[in-house]
Amino acid sequence: MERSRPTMKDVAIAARVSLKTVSRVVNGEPSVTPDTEQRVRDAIETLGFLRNGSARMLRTGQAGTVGFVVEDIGDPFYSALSRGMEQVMRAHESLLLSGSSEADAAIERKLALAFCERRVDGLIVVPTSTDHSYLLPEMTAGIPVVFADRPPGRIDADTVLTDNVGGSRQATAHLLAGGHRRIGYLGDNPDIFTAQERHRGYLEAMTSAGEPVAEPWVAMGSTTTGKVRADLTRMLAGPAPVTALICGNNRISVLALHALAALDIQLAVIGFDDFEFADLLHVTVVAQDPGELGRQAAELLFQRMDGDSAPSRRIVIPTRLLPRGSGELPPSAL
Amino acid sequence: MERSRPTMKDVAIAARVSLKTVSRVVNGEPSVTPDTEQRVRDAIETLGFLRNGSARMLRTGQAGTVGFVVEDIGDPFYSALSRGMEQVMRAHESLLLSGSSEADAAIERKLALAFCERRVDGLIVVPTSTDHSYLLPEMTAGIPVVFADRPPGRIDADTVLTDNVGGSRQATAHLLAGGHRRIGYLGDNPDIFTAQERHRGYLEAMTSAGEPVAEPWVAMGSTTTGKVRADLTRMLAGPAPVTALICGNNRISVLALHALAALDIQLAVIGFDDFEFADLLHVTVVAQDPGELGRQAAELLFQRMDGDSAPSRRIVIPTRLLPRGSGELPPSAL
DNA sequence: TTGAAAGCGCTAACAT
DNA sequence: ATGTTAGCGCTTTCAA
Repeated sequence: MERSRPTMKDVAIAARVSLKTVSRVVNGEPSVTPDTEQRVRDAIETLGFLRNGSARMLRTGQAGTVGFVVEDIGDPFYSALSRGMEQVMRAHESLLLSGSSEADAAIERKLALAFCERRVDGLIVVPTSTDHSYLLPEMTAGIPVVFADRPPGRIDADTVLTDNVGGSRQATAHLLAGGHRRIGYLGDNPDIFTAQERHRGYLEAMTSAGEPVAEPWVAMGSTTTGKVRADLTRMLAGPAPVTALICGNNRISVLALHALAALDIQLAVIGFDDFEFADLLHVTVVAQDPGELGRQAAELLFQRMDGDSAPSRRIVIPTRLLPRGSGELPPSAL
Repeated sequence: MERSRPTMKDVAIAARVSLKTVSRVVNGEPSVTPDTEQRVRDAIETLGFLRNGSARMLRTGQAGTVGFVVEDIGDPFYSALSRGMEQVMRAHESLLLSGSSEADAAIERKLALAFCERRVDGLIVVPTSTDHSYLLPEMTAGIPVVFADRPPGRIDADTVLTDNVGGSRQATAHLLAGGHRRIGYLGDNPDIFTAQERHRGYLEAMTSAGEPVAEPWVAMGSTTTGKVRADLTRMLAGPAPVTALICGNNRISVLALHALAALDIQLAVIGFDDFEFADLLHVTVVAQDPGELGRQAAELLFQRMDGDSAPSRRIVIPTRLLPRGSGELPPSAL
């Protein structure tokens, strides 16, 4: 049943023209008589011809494809980022080759190199690995690389980041302005870049407001139900219990909200990262803009692909505080 | 700065062997002396050689790539589906070329054909268009196509679907078993396949239980805040107000929950589709398994790519009812 | 075990 | 306006 695919040559024979004329029609080059053009188009239609992209690419060196390596494309944050990229790519008639690294440095590397082997025109990476020197030969060979959400390791390259420090500072300042002084911080694993930055923003805001931070108020690596519950208990025990809480990412926000509900405790809460239904739950958050992260990364990439060879750039996307109730509870209400 | 990329020929010269020997090493073919192999590997390392995938593909006809056309990769449901596919693809050493159609039939077509032009080994499509005859030449030429989540239009092809009718029937039966008789249904736009199916499941369950369905209880196209609110008001007005509600998808569930909260009305509620934090909100849902949908679609595709040419198959993935409270409210409590 | 030659399907450069 | 030739970088086939 499986007819072998017609090539330009087959079309040329069917239309009684030369191969090059078919190529002209397919590529919309001028200087083809309407009459011949029609003959060629008919032949294309009849045979069901579709140009072979690999052959074309081998000749032109242009893939019309961008590679995207991310931790998990199923994560809403990254799929929103991916969507932002796609908007820009569509405008540039480029397609997306994507793969999830599953937070495994070896997979990240494998994917990135597989994309380079396919000669993508550019690469956008949400890094998991801390050493990207493996990309140096590719970058030298002319494949531009932009890092998104986290900075690269051991190489210098374009990077687009969320203002993690600023967002966290903003959340802390908001709670301080609301009259809170004993503010707890529940962070992600401290070897994650964004976790460090957000933690730092909290500390900076407290310090610059002249507020002390007691040791039991801060817990990093609160990524399980048990750990969150224990950390909260510790924050609330003793003579100086916290009256407010900042959660370092949306997974932690959910765990903390669950735990607070289970323990029947009221606290002012601000989460870093917006999440679906946070509005329904009246949770105040510092929202990132993953779509914008993706758009900016893609824009920058296309600039590089267009030959911009200025020194590497770092773009920082601001966050927005969305007050919804949970972050506006006064300390007196608790 | 931009050195042109080394080819196998360059490597061959540097290692003082023939081009074919380099090819053998790169492809792990046997019958190469350890000594020569080492020389070649050294040259590859030194030059930073990376095989050109297009050239390879042009020769072999194997892309090692699968195309994926979806409505919106940023939608959590589809990104979960995509992740399921990816698991299978990783096992088969294949990469994913993906694109969002934005529910536009023209974009869907353009993306699918762009993938075919790149000679993907197979195609997975979440259809938006209702006419997929444009894929016939490609399928004839040997590119297997599997449709996911919705069936294709005007062609016969492999399809993997959720049991929409069954899930909806299950939700209705659950409410009936809980003592409800006046059950409302808030559905999506009726020209969407899944919306029709779910609506049908509801009607079937009511009918087979011998329960009448009053006209104001059913509303399709409830996709905006205003429409949902109006539909709910209508369901609750009159002599026979509903005591329970089924929401046709998770977007509608959220709108309905918002509206019910705003109107300060209590109803038993079951949503079709699980959503993040539905557990936190105690919302009973009929959960689909998008990951499984993706895995099955990919498995089926790989079978076809491996030469399976049996008649086209239709796989139906069952749903699961997750009782969390909102669907277990007895009518007497309202 | 290794190499030489041909050619995959297309486009670029150069005729006509 | 159309055609001819060469060659992109690799794998396949065949020979040494």
